[in-house]
Amino acid sequence: MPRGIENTLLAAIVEGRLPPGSKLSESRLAEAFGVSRTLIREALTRLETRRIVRVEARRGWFVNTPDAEEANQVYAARRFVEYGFLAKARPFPPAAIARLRTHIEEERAAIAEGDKSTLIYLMGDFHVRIAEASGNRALVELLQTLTARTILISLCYQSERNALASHRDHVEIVDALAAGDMTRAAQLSFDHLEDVEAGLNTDIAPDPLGSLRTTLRLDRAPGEGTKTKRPENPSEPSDQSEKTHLGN
Amino acid sequence: MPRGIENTLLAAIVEGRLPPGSKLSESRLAEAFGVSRTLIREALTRLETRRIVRVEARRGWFVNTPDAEEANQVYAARRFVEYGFLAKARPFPPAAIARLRTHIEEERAAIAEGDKSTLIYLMGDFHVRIAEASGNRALVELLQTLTARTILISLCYQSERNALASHRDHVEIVDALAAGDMTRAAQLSFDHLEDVEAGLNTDIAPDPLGSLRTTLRLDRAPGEGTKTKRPENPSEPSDQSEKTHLGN
DNA sequence: CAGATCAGTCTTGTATGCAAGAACTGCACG
DNA sequence: CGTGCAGTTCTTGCATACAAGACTGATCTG
Repeated sequence: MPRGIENTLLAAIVEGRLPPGSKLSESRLAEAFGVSRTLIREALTRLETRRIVRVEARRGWFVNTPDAEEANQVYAARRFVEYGFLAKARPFPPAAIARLRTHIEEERAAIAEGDKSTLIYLMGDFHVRIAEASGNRALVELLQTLTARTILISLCYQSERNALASHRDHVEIVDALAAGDMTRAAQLSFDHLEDVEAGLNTDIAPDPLGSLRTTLRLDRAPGEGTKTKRPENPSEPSDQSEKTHLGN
Repeated sequence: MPRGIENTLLAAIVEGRLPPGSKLSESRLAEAFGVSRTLIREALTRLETRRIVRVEARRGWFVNTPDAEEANQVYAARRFVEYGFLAKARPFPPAAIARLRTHIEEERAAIAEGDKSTLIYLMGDFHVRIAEASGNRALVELLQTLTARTILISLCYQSERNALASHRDHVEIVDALAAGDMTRAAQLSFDHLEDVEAGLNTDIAPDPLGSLRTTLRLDRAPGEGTKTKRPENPSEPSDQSEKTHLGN
């Protein structure tokens, strides 16, 4: 079950239900999952080694809020990994291409519906699916973590690039893969990630003055009681523009 | 302190003092480190998410013994990452080159002395140091884990390639980097890793029939008592040839 | 009213207790 | 001599207890 907790938390994070900066109270989570703090702690520890969450000594666990430097480095790492993979991998078999086309179709559908939560997940997962085509588990795990961190970044620095543009890039990449032109696919993927990163508002300053919001308790609705079952959400979901802006 | 335990264990593993398959008893480690099982468990959990160790339910923790498939995938992942990084990174500044040359010198010295333990560490660490030149922490962490896993592989499938050959490859790579020829450095690095992998004896069958050695208790010296303070070493260090054969 | 102080409450850090399962040991039996 | 079986011991899994730091809020003081 501890692995299940890790995955459940990760899913909530990458789908934006637990935004960057959210406090993750061990005891509340323990209550929510119906287990003791021990298992929660194990799951959080795992997520910490993947840099998805962060712990401040005796203060609490938080969904990681990558700073500008970390954002840079994670994007750079992703570019390197995906470029190297595509440039050096053998051409994808038709079955893999078919799976990617299915994914592209899912993206299209999600965009049409404007289902933001699904979109965030799908746009990030595209790159993981590409890795899955290789059948290389080590690579998939690598990209899963890297992609999750990327989503965190997108969530922090509201991307100016909308999902449609990313979707079009994805289509182009799959076309190149289908044509067996790995070199082109690699370069497209590299450029795509550069464009996405360039679209970030890195001057947004993630949670200015440390965790000011938490300090000011913007996490709790004004009249709400002190006992909330769900972990607190320091960043207001309401201030997100209706158009689905996100990376990947 | 839990982070210290993780690093201490990792160091012991990558330096070969805790060979693949070694059993890592929580209580013994707790005793050795002078802490409770809790902290040991946390360190082991961290190492497990990095695929350095593995846990079998209610049987115990073990230093991971990668099978042939995992070996393939980890090497492939490393090739992708390092190729992508070098092919797309900007040329290294002179200071970084200097540090790499220092490392090369350390390698040379270790080969001259035949200090096997140091050699294992250095030959693997070369690739980590290259990543360090980028100043990209995410990339460094990635390669640290990947390299550690590679060392495990080398330890399982006794490499036929000796350290000297790897050392020469490293020199060549640094020369290319010094010349600012990143494309060449990338390709050299890729080929180097392919050569190293090709030198593995993947037909050695890692610990045939599951953990036969453990079952047969080849880990304990015949007359030795049952209370050994150190974790058991299932693989005999004595059957290693005197010439330092290893990967990277 | 502004500021300091101190008790109360929350958080994680770490140790410990207990239970369940796996494996080993020795014995009895065919 | 091999084989099955039970008792014992060792292992991890998970819950819980307790300690100590950090924050909150009220009260007291100038």
